[in-house]
Amino acid sequence: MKAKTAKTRPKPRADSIRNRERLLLAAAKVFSADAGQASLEAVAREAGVGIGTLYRHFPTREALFAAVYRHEVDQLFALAEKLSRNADPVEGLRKWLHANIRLVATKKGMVEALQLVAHGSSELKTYSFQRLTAAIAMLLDRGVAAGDFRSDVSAEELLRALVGIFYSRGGKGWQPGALRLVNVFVDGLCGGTSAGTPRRQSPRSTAK
Amino acid sequence: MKAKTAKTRPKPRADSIRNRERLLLAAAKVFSADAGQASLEAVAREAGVGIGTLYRHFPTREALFAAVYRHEVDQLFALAEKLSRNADPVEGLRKWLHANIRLVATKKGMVEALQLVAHGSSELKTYSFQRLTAAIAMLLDRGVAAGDFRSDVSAEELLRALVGIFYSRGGKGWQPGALRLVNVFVDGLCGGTSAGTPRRQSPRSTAK
DNA sequence: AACGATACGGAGGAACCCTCCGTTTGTCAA
DNA sequence: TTGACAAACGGAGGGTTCCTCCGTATCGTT
Repeated sequence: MKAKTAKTRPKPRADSIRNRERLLLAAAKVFSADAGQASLEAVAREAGVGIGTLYRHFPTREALFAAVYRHEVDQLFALAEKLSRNADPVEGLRKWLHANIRLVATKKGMVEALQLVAHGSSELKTYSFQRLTAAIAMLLDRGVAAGDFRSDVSAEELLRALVGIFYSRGGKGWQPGALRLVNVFVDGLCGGTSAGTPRRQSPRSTAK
Repeated sequence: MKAKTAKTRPKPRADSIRNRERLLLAAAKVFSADAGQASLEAVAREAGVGIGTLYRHFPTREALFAAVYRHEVDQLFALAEKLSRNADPVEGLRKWLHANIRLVATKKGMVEALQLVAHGSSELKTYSFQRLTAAIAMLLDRGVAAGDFRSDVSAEELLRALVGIFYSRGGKGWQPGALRLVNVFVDGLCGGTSAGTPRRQSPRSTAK
């Protein structure tokens, strides 16, 4: 079926839809070049529409971001859904985290999408956060139920950690490092206590 | 002794020094109110100097940030130094990480300082990154040498994870969550393998 | 006191933000 | 088809911030 923006609203006009899509395309392009700081007038120019048109469709900068990046978030959610059916809990979580890193490494917009989870205000933030939290919970809860994971780390917290891990994706070698960090984290989830209070260090057993 | 900006340069003039300090004071104040986004003209106004004076002392926004936040970074470094002498490796690292969280929670500017580690360009980034990496290495290496920590996680990587953990410090309950995340991470460092390749999950022993 | 050297201040051009409103265009009923 | 109106368009324009440039004021020295 065709892409439709029509909700229950009176009526969407044809040129309106066309321009909206042009704007989204242009925004994706301009943002990926100069992430997040690009001028909205540049987006309008790129799209070949007036600045007024841009503001009518997306009243705030945030709104434009939201429209551009919502799709990426949904993609991650879908992956979690799939993994939660197939892989075993520990490997499922690990794979999803790894996939995140790979996506960030290749897809331009993904980083912005995830950073907005933390900084974007209101709408997109809420949406992404809930969506991704749900995705992680899907993977996490099974493991907790099965006794594979400690139970005192929430999906929200894990999400924060993840965002952080590639928050500062540096040059060349960031990817292996990020993968390793995720592994460390998953190990921590598996090996730790399940009590709420910080405990003293107990002698490790799986150490080399 | 008095604060001195004089290096090997020809001669620093008295009013120059005075204005520089006024600017730093004003910047700290204005930035803590509206972190990082505040207008530089507001800073100049607050300091009671012309905008030209601000730009002469700090040619770029970055330069001003650097001057304001360098101090915070040094503070963290000093703490690591102290902890690396007193506490045992595992607890030393844990304490430093916890201290970070506490500082971020109370001191306004600390978050900006740490975020700049990831995003600030060139000068401050390099300085902070090296400084904090060194701080962590101080705490980490002892533990690795003693066999307390796995050896395949570098100080740089740990720093990234840390920055990430309170990158998105949310409302009310972020602090307990952050502390828990750090604990999970430290547990991962203790319990994990020391080989480079991701291994299959081994049966945990300290689990509840 | 006088005189360079140095630093100061702020005017000004450019970029951007966002609003407002006159003009154009799509849609639908006749 | 045609006419008419709501909806959407475009961009001028007022306000803000950025950063540069240069005439003026101040410092420090002789």
